[in-house]
Amino acid sequence: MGSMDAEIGLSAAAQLFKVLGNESRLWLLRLIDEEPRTVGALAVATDLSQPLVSQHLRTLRQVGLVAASRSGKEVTYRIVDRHVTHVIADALAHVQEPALDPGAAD
Amino acid sequence: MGSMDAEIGLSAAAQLFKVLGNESRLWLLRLIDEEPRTVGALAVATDLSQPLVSQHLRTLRQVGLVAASRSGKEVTYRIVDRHVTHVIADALAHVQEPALDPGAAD
DNA sequence: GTCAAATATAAACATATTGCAATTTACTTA
DNA sequence: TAAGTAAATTGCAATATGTTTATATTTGAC
Repeated sequence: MGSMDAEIGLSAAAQLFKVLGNESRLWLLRLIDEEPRTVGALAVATDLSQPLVSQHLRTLRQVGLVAASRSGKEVTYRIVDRHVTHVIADALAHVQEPALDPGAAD
Repeated sequence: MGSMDAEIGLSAAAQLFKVLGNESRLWLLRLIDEEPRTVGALAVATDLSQPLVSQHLRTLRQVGLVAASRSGKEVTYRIVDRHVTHVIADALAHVQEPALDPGAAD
């Protein structure tokens, strides 16, 4: 016990998880994590509409997961915080574990 | 890069994050993480209604985060996977970092 | 200045999630 | 068996979220 004993921050953590709780946004994060990409490139890679990609990127920006830099007409997004990338990798590792029998008593 | 390069599992990870993206559920998880607790105890501790606690616990069960054991009339919940507790602790650490300037262009 | 390209925003709509109230199920005891 | 307690389920209204469509902004080229 004691590995998640923060009194405050639950609300902020929930907000972060809410942002991460969307497959499209995770996909975008993964692509940006591979290398910084433009909005257009992300729309092509994910086959999502440009406005939808923009919306998701704004959401990701608002919680400080990515940051944008403009170069001419294009805006390139990059990962701000490697820490969160680690959180996601951790979660991916979790969901890929073999399922344990649910509800089993010890 | 490459710290979150799973092709599959994005959907499952998103589902996990969606479940974690709720303050009440995080609260319940934290309490259960301290020690296994009954539904009633959780309802009292969180001041959430019994049905609401039951609902959230079901959600947490469905993604394999907690497991239930019945002892007579009471049902006690416990954490199944310490790994996820670590994910949450990681996220809490993240949101408690000082905020960096968001979306700043170069 | 006009035009085209890249991105952002806004409005509208459909769907999902949340929380509450009422009911039901599961279990124990008398 | 009936009564009492703990937990789970169901139905419903309110809210939040995801997606599309249309429009606006920004920038570079002319």
